[in-house]
Amino acid sequence: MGITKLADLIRFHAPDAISHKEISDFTGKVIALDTSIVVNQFRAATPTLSPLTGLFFRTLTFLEHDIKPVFVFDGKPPEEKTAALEKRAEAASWKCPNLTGTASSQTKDCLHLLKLLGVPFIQAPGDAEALCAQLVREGTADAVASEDMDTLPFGANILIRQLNAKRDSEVVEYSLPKLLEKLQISQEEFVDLCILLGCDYCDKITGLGPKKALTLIQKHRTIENVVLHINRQTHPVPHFWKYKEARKIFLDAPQTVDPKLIWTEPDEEALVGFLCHVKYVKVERVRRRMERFRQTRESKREERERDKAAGRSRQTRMEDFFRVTRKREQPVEAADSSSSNRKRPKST
DNA sequence: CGAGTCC
DNA sequence: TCGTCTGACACAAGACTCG
DNA sequence: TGTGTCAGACGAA
Repeated sequence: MGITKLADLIRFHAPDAISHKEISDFTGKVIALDTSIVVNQFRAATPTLSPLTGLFFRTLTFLEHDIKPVFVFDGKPPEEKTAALEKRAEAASWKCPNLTGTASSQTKDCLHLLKLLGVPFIQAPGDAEALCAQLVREGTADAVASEDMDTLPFGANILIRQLNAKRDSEVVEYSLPKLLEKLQISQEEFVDLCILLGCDYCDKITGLGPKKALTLIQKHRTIENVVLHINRQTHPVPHFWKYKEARKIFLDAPQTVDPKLIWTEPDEEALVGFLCHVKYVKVERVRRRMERFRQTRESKREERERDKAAGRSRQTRMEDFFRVTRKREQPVEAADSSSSNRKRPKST
């Protein structure tokens, strides 16, 4: 999967690259999402029901916060990844969908749903994570939301985890520039570090964990030099180690036409027709959620109008304010300016 | 809020 | 001997609604 | 299916 040990490494060696926020801090931002990750989350959480409803609810929550999501779909995974995929598919008798490039019915349903929601989606040539990162690099998106850490070696400046629709969700933001500065390594060296930590694209050197790998990279800067300085007897290099290919996958940007992303109003009637008629979701649920969606949006719009009328003298950006005040451990009780507030003290 | 339900 | 890596294991993973 | 914790093994001072 992703580089699991990377999260621990960052937490320990570069905690300044991590900041805790909440959903409302991302108002107005364009967020790229790996669709397969999201759908798999819903499938894992509720195996008996369709992940479409989860996608429906969560996307509406994003839109309520004026977050502009763009969903990226996996293309054909690179050759190097098939080994990891086969190993994973072997454990679970679940078919790997996109080895052939044919879109599964699940994927088509997701595409249809997103179209009805008025949310743009992109087909990645290869790994969705790679394209998500590329969107951030070229400025098309502001951040990528994923549970998978390997968007960072792909070059996404900002990674957001735990971005869900829970009311009191703690969102975790990883800053790649801060991380590189703290670790005192370049992006290329960071990619080598991630390869040493263990990624999907090639083997790793057994016996080298996070601590040693970081130290070695900081000292010798490249995998080639690291290999020269370690004990080859105790830490044998894998046979036919394809680390160069893995490095290339991380560093080479996927070729893509820079897409025009357009968000339109959700088509409620079509959504009811699709979710309720075809997917047998309770009509009441969809209607009620759409009602809440419109209501939330209206109040936000009114709030914005009021702020605009109040003048620009108080135009200090909310996110900047939070960024300064928010500390790591204790989430600061935000300034409740007015109206609807569901903030709750943790202990009563 | 917590337990139950969604499909 | 300590620090570090590995492997085995338990566990939870979404979002809404009603009481 | 991934993640956190805890047992133990092994290499590095």
